[in-house]
Amino acid sequence: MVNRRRAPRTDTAPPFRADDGRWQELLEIAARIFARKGYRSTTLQDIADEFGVLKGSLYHYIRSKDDLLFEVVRSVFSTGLDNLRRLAGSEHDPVERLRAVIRGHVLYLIDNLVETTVLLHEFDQLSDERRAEIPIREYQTIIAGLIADAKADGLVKPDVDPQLAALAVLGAANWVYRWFRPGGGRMPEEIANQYADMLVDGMLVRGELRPASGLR
Amino acid sequence: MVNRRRAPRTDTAPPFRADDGRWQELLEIAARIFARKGYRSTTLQDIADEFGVLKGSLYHYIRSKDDLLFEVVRSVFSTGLDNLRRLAGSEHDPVERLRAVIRGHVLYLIDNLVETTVLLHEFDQLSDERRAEIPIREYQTIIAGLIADAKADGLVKPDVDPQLAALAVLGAANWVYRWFRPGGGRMPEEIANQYADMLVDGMLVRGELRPASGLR
Amino acid sequence: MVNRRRAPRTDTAPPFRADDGRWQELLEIAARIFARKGYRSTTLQDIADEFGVLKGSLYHYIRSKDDLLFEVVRSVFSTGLDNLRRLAGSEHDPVERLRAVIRGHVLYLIDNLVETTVLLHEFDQLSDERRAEIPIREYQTIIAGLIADAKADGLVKPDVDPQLAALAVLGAANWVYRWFRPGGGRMPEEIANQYADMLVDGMLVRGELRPASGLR
Amino acid sequence: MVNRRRAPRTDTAPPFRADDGRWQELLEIAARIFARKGYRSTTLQDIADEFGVLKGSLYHYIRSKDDLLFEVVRSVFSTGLDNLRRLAGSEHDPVERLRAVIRGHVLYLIDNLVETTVLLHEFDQLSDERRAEIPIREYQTIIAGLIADAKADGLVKPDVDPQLAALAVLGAANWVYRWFRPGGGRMPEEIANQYADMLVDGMLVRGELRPASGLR
DNA sequence: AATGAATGAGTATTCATTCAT
DNA sequence: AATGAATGAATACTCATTCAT
Repeated sequence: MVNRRRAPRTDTAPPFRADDGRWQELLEIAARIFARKGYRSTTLQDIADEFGVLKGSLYHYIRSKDDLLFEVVRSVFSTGLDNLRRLAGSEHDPVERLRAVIRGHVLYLIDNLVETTVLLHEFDQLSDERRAEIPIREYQTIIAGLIADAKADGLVKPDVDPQLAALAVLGAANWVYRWFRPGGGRMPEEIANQYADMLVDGMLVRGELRPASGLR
Repeated sequence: MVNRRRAPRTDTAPPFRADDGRWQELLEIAARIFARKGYRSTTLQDIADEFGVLKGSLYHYIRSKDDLLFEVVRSVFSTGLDNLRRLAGSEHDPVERLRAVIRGHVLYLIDNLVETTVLLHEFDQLSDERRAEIPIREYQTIIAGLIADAKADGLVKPDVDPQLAALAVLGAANWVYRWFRPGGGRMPEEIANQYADMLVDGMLVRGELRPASGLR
Repeated sequence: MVNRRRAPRTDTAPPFRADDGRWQELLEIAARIFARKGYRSTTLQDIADEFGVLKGSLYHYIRSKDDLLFEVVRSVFSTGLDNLRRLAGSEHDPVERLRAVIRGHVLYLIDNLVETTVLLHEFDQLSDERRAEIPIREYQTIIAGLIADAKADGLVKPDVDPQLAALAVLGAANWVYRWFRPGGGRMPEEIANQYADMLVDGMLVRGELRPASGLR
Repeated sequence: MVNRRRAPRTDTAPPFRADDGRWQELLEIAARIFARKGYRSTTLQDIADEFGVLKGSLYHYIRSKDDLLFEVVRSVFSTGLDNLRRLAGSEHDPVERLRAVIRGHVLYLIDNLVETTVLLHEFDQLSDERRAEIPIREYQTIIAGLIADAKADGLVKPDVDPQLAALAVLGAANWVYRWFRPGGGRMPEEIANQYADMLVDGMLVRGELRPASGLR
């Protein structure tokens, strides 16, 4: 799961954040309801009810509703980006790196389904200032970079545009939040592997096709 | 663009639809604002402003805000589905059919970017009853069917799960609404072709790889 | 009474202001309650109750609570300033002009007691932008100008600083809103005349004292 | 500055006033913010921030927000009234007494600008009970008494109403809180002297005009 | 003395919807 | 078809006050 950071991040924030456990709990509740109903359709009353306080009391933890969205989004984004960067630097073979990245991205998304749903579906609802704080294009940049590397090695079809291919990869992977439900009979590993194979194989030159074997 | 059908769609409708041109205009305005701000963040005031009437006057055209969303979604969905079905029945070769479907789906999405954005992003905001009226799973069913056909012909890798592959295809294609902007320098044909090639090639057995030639 | 202007004055104001009578009524009610309880202590509920609508309905007439304060203040200020300017240009003798101005200012204040109370007591509660729209220093400038004129004619004691004397005059006159109550037994004319005589005589050189006679 | 008295003033007080220095500090902070923003626009949070505690902790010093206002007002009022009474009993000549009182009142006001601002501007915000504890009319009574004395001696114009003249004097003097700012280039003595001369001379019969000499 | 969490009543504001004209 | 006034329920947010620790 997402290893969330310390809570306070704004200058004139509510005094302290002594009880970090409670803050984490609030974030989780907010994320869950945002994911289920959408940010705009979620009321602070919804959140307060589940948190077990009166709605006004939420302002001990937040300064605005937008705060909650931002914090959920920022947290899952930055951990996810760290994850992606780590994977993108792991393997030696660029194609394997790409596979690892896609697999890892899908697994992270499923592992943090609630938060990634909020990130992917409600990103536009952030205020302009806060949206600007989140370098959302990084995902695309990293993946396109890997594809370009593999292309430079002659492993990727020459007519593949790395940016476009990266968008296809991200689209396929990110879309998972729209249909995956835990307990729905589909194993995360299965999804991650099939997606990685299909998307990577789709851009490779034929001779470079790895035996699509069963070892995974 | 979507060739929208007749307007009335419910039995207990008010004395609507006298001026069908105005109704179409209203739908287009609503779709545009829904796409830009999100359904929940759009007020009837926003729509009325652009439509050039007072917000109360909108109720000569609709019975509820939900009406507008439903009508936009239903319209773009059903035309899109017709489109997909036509494409899925066109070619003789199942692999070519699949390619044609992906290409056609991407082109339709870009051609109707505003409306598909609303469909894809705001579908969950529909009331349960109205959501049930839209067989959203059909897209997946059709595409999975084509993949299964190709797999039956031995053209698709045996470890490919058609449903999962269909979800990957749909994800990649649908995601386009998140990043495509007209005038952004990317040609719809280019996107459609690259997506079709990459996604189809990714699931084929190696020998079946068609030369990624230039006839498109 | 204050001859208030047309209501709409902001770009994105509520649609129209067809029923101007109702708008005037709202302004009067708001002024009355602001005068009685203070701006900050007045709730829109208070105003709505007296206006006979639900509080949300007030937003057909205003865009914010601040709007109401501004409109009351702007209106009574600008009419009052017109009045002062007219008086300051009426008489030929600078000393008589000054007397007329003081008398007229006091009478205007009493005549528009509710609105001037709001102006004088709640001016600081306006937002910075709106406060800047009201040239509140004009009163002082005009009166100091008259005093300087009279001083130039040798009618005013040489050690009188016109700005300071103007502030004394304004203070005495403005303070009336703090104690005057209609029906309190004091006639507006009596107050206006006594104030004018006392304040003007206090700054004149002795020989210039007009017979403080009884014709007023 | 105001030499404030002992803190406890009500019988049913909480275990207050242990640290009288802190209490004085709190009063000064509260007065300053009340003067700047107005009582109603000041939050306990504002005060707590400047006092350096959490807002809940203020209740170790006060029983209610109203307490703070009352204490500031009561303190500056009673010291000011003592001051006025002393001045009103000092000189032998009633006219000189009046001059001394006006001068002294203006100087006291400027010397205690923050507190007098709160007294003069926020008096009405006190609860009815607490307002009743402050004999605010005393100022007027004392000054009107002095004027009546001088009038009885034939020094004041016969058509001067002592009460009305007292209100004019108080208005001019009290209004100083609305415009005086320390460092604004105006000396307190200058203001006090000019006000005293102007206001007193304005009510005297002509022959009684004292040479506006320099001994002050 | 002070904290920090919570209360509860309120406060301006929003907005889909209604309806008489 | 459209207006404009109003509704009513909700909505984010505020703030004086309480209280266990």
